[in-house]
Amino acid sequence: MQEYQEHRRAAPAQKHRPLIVLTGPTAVGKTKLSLSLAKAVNGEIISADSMQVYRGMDIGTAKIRPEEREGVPHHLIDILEPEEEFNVVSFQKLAGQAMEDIYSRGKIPVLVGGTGFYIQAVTNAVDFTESETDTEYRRQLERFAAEYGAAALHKKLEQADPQAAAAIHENNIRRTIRALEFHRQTGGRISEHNAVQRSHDSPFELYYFVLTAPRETLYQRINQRVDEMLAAGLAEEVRTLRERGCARSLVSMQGLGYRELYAWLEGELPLEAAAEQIRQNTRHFAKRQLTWFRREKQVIWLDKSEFDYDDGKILAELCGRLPQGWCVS
RNA sequence: AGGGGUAUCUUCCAAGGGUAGGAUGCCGGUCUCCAAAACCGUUAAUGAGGGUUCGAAUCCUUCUACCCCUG
Repeated sequence: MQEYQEHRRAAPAQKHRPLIVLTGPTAVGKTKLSLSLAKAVNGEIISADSMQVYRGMDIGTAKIRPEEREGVPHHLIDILEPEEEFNVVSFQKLAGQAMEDIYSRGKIPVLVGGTGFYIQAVTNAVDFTESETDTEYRRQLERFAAEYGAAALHKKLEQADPQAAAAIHENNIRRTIRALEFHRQTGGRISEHNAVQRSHDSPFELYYFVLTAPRETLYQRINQRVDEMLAAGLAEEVRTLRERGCARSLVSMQGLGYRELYAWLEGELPLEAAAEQIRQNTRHFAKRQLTWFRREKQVIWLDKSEFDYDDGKILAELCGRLPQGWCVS
């Protein structure tokens, strides 16, 4: 094992193309820092954000406006209508294309965003297998679960893939369905597939930075940002989407802020209650993000409190961590 | 000042004198095709002091805090 790692390290690094990731919990300040980082390495930004891909969802996703981009090219923002589906596989494909594009210009891609799963799909080049999603089969299983219960559905998985069944809680219908779908499409077991995928290393010369801050600070920033979003007209943004016909069940309408205000527009709760839910759900989300990043290997944590919350100091640290020559300015 | 009422996890609500329980929050975790999603777990309380009783959140009593009514 030791030898193997030594060997890998000694292997020619030029085969691995450079990739920088800048992520962290929501509202920690990624966007602002990403601009100076991208400029420092003469890179281009690829948004790793499951919601910023949607046009017309600007306020609630804290999207950077074109005039704020300071000339840094941004990819994968505003590429879909809110009615369209989006998922990791699509993201992986599009991000891959954007990266080729950026490499062809001799520049470094900087993945910036808070969707850990999407980042992982790129940094680890996860193979999601060729097969397309089988919507029909998924619906069928959903109906089955609704009728006979989650436990009955889970029983099916025990037959097909006992390992996966052991790993997936029976209440987690969504993942149970995915495992069953995988089995039906490939005849194999997703548990084995995942184990293989987990084992391989990143094909990139990867620098994976996680920006963070003490929990209290983070929560304060979240609460404050939600208020700012509301003041900036988030409710109107959601109303517009709803009135143009966006259904509640859309993936885009599951976004933080959108879901809660949609419920408010439906008259299900008062505005202040919706606002409080947005704050709380966002705090929960930040916590889940941190849990995700803790699991990821080879991440470099940067706690803002250790740099006096000074982006200049943090940038200096970032450049210090990168190989010589990456930071050009 | 007098009269009445209420005190149980962060909060809300349970527990006919017999193992203090649930929801929520907090915290932690899972995750390889909806991931801003979906799901799981842990923790935590009888306001304080006396008394009755084999045994008290529960009955009695004093104190404290809060609420209501009267002046």
